[in-house]
Amino acid sequence: MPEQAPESTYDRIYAVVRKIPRGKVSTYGRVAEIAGLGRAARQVGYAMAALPDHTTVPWHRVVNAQGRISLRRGTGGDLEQHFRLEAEGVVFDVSGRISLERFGWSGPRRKRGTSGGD
DNA sequence: GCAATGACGCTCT
DNA sequence: CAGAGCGCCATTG
Repeated sequence: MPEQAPESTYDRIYAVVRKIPRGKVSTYGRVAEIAGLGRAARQVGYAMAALPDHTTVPWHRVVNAQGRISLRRGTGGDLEQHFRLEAEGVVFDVSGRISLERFGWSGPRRKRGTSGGD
């Protein structure tokens, strides 16, 4: 299944987010790095905010480097993300944080390959 | 083309 | 481990 060539930076970010395996989460900075943006972690979040409600992109698998949801309150999006992640098997800390050591996805790692990983 | 904004990251305290 | 400050880069007006 040939992946559609990203026309803009946003599409590039979405492409990376779609690569995140279910039950795992990634950070904005990591996604930005994989997308080729480097340290433009802000643009990743900006792109997420531009996502429509009917999007197929698993934006809820993207959290900040602290393993916490950065969504602003009032939108209810943070609650939605939290609920979705738990449905995928992700466990939250008592402080509402995720153990990136266990659920953190570092992207296409060359190590341990061949088994397909996901 | 310039100025302002933003679902962030890293470092120091 | 938690909080505050500075830096980062792409999109929008």
